[in-house]
Amino acid sequence: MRAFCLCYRGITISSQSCSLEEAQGVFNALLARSMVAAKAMVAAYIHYGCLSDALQLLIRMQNEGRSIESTNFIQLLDMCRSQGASALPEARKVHSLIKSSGLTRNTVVGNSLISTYGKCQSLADAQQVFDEILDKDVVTWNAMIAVYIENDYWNEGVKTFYQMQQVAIFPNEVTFICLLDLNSNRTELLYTPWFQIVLWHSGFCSETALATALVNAYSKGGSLASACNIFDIMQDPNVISWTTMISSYSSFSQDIEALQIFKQMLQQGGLPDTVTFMTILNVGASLGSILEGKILHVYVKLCHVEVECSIANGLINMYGKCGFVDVALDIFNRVSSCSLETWNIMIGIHAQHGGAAEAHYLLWCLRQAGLVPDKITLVNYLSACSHAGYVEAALDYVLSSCTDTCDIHQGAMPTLQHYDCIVDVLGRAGQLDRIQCVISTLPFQLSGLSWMTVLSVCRDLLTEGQAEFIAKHVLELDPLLLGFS
DNA sequence: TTAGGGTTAG
Repeated sequence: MRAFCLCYRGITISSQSCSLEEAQGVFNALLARSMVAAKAMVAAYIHYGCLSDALQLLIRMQNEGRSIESTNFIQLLDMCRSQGASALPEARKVHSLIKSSGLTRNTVVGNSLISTYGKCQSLADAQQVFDEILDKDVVTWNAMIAVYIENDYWNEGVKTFYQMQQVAIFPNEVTFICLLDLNSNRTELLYTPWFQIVLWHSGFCSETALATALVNAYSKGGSLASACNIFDIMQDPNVISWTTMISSYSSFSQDIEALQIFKQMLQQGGLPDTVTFMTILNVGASLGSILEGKILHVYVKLCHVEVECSIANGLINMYGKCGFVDVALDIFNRVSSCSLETWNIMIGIHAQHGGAAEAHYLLWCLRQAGLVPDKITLVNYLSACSHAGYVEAALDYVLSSCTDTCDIHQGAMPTLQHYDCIVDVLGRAGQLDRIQCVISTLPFQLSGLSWMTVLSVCRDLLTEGQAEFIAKHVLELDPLLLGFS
């Protein structure tokens, strides 16, 4: 990330030595804000990820008749891209600024815009920018192919691939990587003879990035053997290739093999990064073996990887799954900045080990920390209640989620899955009447699975008529659950 | 300065 630097009365403030507030203070104190100061302030906003502030300042600069460099636009588009679909309004504002600056037909800026609109899931906007670029290069075409493939418009992606060749733009390694970003159900391309021939004869397959993308595509497409074949002939696997292979084995539930690949990577001098550790810690959690778990923890320490939130989450989850709740809690308590994910993992661990009181306390702490529970918090908490028979607590929580207007539950309105938990809680407590009451007030139709839950948890309490009534519902909604097809 | 390969709770 580019550093920023503001100079005021001989004092130099840079991103390494001051906070955003200090930089803002200096900037606001300047009587005549030079172009250099304004650019430094924009850089500061970008450095701290303040997209809307950076955008506002650029709009002001443009209104004052100052020219804005294309690099500023590209930096802002980068930020929009990383925020995904929620940043579409900001992306459009940046686009509007680009138009006012007369850079609409600039190939480099346009390429970045296409990609940004793709990440924001607005294909129409991406297509419009693509159409307006007069001098389309291979990056322009690759960006458009990626937009289609990422958004699951597979046919349009392949059609664009053909069109680029018709206008004599030749595909490069990135073109094939974009095409390989397949949905796991869309493996036709992988096994199409022409695609295989083009790949192997283009010479691109010797490129590590493309070979890695192939390993991933084969694995996601269901062929671990093909993924292994490609990996085995790779000349120079890098950290991403190793991690892809570990993840491939893990996705086929071959955790021992995944662990062996990790060891092989270390033996060959490969240096794991944060993503590798996140992947291998999940493998450790699946294995549920504390011995392997502790060894992995030692590797984390030996590799001096900063125990940031994502690694801590992996460690907490792994120790929890291995049954070492105290160790998980100890790591949880030492994480300096917990994300909601961290809280959810810890609440989930308590739920798995019958710690309903602990889950209840953590939920309280989570709110005290100013966080808003989401649907996963809700499921984990209800699961904890279910295991411990906390009927009233579970019902209170779900009912208050429905009626609460003070935003504390914002974003976590109960879904069918949560009602499944409630049915489970009441069923385990033998409270059939209350199940019927909950079902009658549901804002949506109960799924076959939910009815099946009722049937299984209340098996001993149901009259013959009630059981028949429920079975009829299951048969209508999901006959497979009853073994019919 | 632009496109692109690996991870993410239940």
